[in-house]
Amino acid sequence: MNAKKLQKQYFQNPNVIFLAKDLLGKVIFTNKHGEITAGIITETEAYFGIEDRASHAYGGLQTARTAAMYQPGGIAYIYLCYGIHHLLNIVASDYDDPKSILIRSVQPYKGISVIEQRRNKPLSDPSISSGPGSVSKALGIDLSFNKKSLAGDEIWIEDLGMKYNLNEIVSAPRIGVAYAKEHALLSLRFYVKESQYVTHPLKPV
DNA sequence: CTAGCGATATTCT
DNA sequence: GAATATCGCTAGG
Repeated sequence: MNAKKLQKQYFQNPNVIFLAKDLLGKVIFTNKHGEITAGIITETEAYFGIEDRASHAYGGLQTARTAAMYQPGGIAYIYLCYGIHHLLNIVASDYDDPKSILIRSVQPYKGISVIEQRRNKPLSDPSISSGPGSVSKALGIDLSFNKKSLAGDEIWIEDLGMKYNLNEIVSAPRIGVAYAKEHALLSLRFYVKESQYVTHPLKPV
């Protein structure tokens, strides 16, 4: 178990499907006001950019909100959803290629008591960090993390040597993107089969 | 267990 | 005005 922080080059891969799968088992750390919390990634979704009807950057749309996705990979894109929930995305690929990966669920790994306080739930309740809004709240992520480097000292990702076998990873359609028409059915969501920390378990495709 | 609904920023019509 | 990459609470079977 040789812990190492993932560097920019890792994220600048344009293959978001590979990244979405490879990120399962990696660990996200945050350091907020000196409180360090971390979670093992158990569920992700890939968003493949300007051709993806479900992406905020569909058609090359650029706004103040989506600007982060047009930066080179390796930074965080934090999006305020429904005006309430912060969603954590990992920007992939290169400059002007707005691909990203949404972190949907994690398994608490470090700073458990801090996470329990932030969520006001016991660790025994899997919903403590299942679902993109919950992940952000558990890890203390808010808009101040937007565009932050993922190789910095406020938010970063480590490879602790944990790896899931392909037969432990399930792919399924993305959630909450029915408006995306033909792209709504693509199996771009990936999660760990036996993990309790996933959003409403759907049937594998 | 499932269904309904409120909260509410950004973006588009 | 309407929709959205959601959550958590409430009511009911």
